[in-house]
Amino acid sequence: MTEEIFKKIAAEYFEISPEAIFDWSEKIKIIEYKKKYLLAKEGSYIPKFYYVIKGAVKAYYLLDDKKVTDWFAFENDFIPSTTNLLVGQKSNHFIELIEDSILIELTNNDLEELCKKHHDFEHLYRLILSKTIYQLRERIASLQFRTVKQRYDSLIKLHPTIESRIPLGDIASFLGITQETLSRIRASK
Amino acid sequence: MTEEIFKKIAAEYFEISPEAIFDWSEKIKIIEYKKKYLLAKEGSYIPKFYYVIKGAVKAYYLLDDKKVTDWFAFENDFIPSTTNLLVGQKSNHFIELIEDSILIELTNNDLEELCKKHHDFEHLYRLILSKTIYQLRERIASLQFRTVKQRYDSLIKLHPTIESRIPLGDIASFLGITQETLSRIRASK
DNA sequence: CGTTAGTTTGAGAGGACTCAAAGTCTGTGG
DNA sequence: CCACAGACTTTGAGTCCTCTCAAACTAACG
Repeated sequence: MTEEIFKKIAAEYFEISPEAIFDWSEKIKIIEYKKKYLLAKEGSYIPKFYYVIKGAVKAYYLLDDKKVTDWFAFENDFIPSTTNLLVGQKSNHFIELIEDSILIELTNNDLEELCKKHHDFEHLYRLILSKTIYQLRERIASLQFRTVKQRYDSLIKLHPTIESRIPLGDIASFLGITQETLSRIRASK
Repeated sequence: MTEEIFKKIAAEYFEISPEAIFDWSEKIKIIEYKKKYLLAKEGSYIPKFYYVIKGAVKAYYLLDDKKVTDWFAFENDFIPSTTNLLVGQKSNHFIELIEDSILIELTNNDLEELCKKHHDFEHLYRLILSKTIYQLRERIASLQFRTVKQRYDSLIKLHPTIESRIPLGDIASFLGITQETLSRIRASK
């Protein structure tokens, strides 16, 4: 099973050496949890890095007791660490499964060690971060000056299955609006 | 002069080997331009990576004939490439000097080569990207659910000199609001 | 000292928010 | 397999904030 995943990652980003793959395989854990399981909680924290094999995941944090959803991940997506590791800060994020899911888990320590040991692994990771940056920029563009309708449409275009898989409240939060507003947008189509 | 800059970067991120520094020095160009100079234009494009030694810079793109400001850079900031190089896309960004500035310029090709040749250089670059991700996330959090006033205050806190250095219209655009609104926010303090 | 770029102020319209209540769906235990 | 409880979604009414368009004011620069 991991065979296939490494191939997918290689095809999308970059093909790393067999040695790096070997060491990587040693470090990862394949984990499987049910819907609503919390992969990570605010505060208590050993930073980890995830890759979604199957399922759907959201990351959120609390702002004035409201959950603000920050990131979705589906099949073949990474869930980047939510902390600024440079300043050794704790994460304020929760990571919750929205569907029963299978994931690859790698601790940040192991990730750093793999980067240190294998130049090509660090290269791969750098490419993954570049893609993340691109996605975040798109998201900023969307929040900065698009209408709510435009934001919603482009989210659907990017993740066509999102409407049926993710609760409306979470989607609304992700788009930076209330769920009532999103419900009305949907109705007005 | 470059001596000092390498030291600064090493102190903030990671210290790379003398060999990597040597090769890096070979590739960079120190450039100096006056206010309003366009470092990059939409469309026509050889991707480059900049570091600000002195001055102030903004990046923006056009949306319905309006300039949307996306990124500011001041002393010791990087200006990350605005394209998704993974998909070989062209940039839609303009990069313009707001003050007379001195910058370090490195082409993306050279950057990639340096990464390939020196593992420690790629590591450094990866750390720079991690920091960028952190900044972008902060920005998303700000746009997603903070009030305009909160967004403005935290921007001032992050860049105390911004009020005097950057035109109000550009700051407003960066915050995702109109300049009239920002002017009123300022007045209401 | 005139021209242009940048900022402020005003009035009115429209969109998203809040609070409240009523539907609808889904999963679990009887 | 049904019924109930809890989670999720829709609808309504009123308020507030930000937008647009317009015009006046101020600062910066040659």
